[in-house]
Amino acid sequence: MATGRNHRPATRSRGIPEATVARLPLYLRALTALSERSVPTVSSEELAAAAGVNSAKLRKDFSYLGSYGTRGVGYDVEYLVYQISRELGLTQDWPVVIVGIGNLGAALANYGGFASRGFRVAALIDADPAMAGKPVAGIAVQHTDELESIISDNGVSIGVIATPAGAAQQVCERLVAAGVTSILNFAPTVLSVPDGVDVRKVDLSIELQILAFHEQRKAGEEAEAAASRKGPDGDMPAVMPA
Amino acid sequence: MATGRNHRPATRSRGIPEATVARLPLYLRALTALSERSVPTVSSEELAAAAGVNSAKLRKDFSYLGSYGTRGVGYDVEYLVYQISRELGLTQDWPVVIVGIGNLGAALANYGGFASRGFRVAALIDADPAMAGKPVAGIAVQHTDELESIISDNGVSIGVIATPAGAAQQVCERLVAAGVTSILNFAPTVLSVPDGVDVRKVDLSIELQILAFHEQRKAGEEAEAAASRKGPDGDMPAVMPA
DNA sequence: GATTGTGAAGTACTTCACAGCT
DNA sequence: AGCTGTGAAGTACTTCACAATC
Repeated sequence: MATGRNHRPATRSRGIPEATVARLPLYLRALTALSERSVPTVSSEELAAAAGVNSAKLRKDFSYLGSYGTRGVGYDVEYLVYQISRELGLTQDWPVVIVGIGNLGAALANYGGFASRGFRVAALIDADPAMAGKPVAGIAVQHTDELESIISDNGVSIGVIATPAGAAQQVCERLVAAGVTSILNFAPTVLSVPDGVDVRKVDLSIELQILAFHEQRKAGEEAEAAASRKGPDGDMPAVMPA
Repeated sequence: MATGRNHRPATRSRGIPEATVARLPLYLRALTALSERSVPTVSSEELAAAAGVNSAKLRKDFSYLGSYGTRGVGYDVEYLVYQISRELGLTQDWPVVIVGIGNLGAALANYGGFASRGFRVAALIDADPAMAGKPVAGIAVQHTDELESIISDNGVSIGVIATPAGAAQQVCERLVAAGVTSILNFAPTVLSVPDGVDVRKVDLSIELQILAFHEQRKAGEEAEAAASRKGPDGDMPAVMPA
């Protein structure tokens, strides 16, 4: 996961489990692909395979949204696309600001899948005066001084932090003070935010460390397996040479 | 979570829960910061605050590693740094290849926190012949043709995919065939891999959609709260004007 | 007196398996 | 006959709360 949460664990969002919410975008992507191929209906089995989950989980997930399928048939692709989009709030437009236009910020600004799903890059913000005015992904970078006015003028509620770690908390506080209530943090820091503000984090280094853990374990298991091949307690009476 | 897993859920990794493994890097980062400030010991309460979790969870997490604390005192910072590093496999060197040197690939190559923790960028690989030989983050980009020889010559077991979605599955298959067994996928696609290969995914678009869901819900709750302010069942007998 | 380490209780999520609908 | 929707069972994770230890 590359993910940090910040939700009151008590009140579950309109009865939809967090784990289900996290999978809806996955289903939506798979459904969009089917829709583009003009596939009219899909079974839980097929859709689950496309999304990389098992079908019981998918059906349970959909059951939280309502009964949108037809027994014996499956799900109507277009209808599901609409229902999930609506549930995720993608039928409205979300202006987003990206703060910190280094390599990563530029990559995010250029990321296509951004615009496609209701998200619009309202502004790119950087602390370096030399960056101000420079176009990145067709948008002129603005200076951090403008942060507050950009947020309020554009009604921005989602901010992306792609600054160095040292600047992240301060940027976060300014975003929140200006009215941002959801933050996607790429800086390798724990952000502290007031109640009611959601933070999700994406952290390359953490993901690699988790992979390293499992990678190391694989090496260990191989060694173990090799060892147990020599002298296991198998279904044969093990007689050691005296 | 910008996170996808691929683990046999039955056999838990050396008894350490996956959720715990995912937090170890977080503790390690907090501990490293303390170490740099030459703080000798830290209590579960303090460390938990720095890592953004609660202290009971942290103690439980550490209990899976062993009894590394001292009652009445806390944890020795240096010792814990070492133990967690070892557990995560960071005491060894992990050569990593990054495939797809666009904006994002370049950002990853330049990411400092990379090298700091046992990870070494062994090669940058791109399919564009025009990129070949160009230096990015001080390393000459190599052509995809070289992928197999790079992997085997450097003993690479971790690969990072930062290609467009369309190329990801094919790149993934080549990486796996060449010997990579852990993949960090930034392309917005579900990768299918054989058993024994770990995939974690980082997906900007999914993270934003999850934020949008909660953002939308906040708007809904405000409306609800406003409505219930008008006529709730509070601790006062509500007498409506007739 | 302070703080860890951990059983036990509580909560969240997953999977099973089958009744119910088309 | 096929496929969904869902209670019930199973598993994983979190939190509590306190005995053990320094």
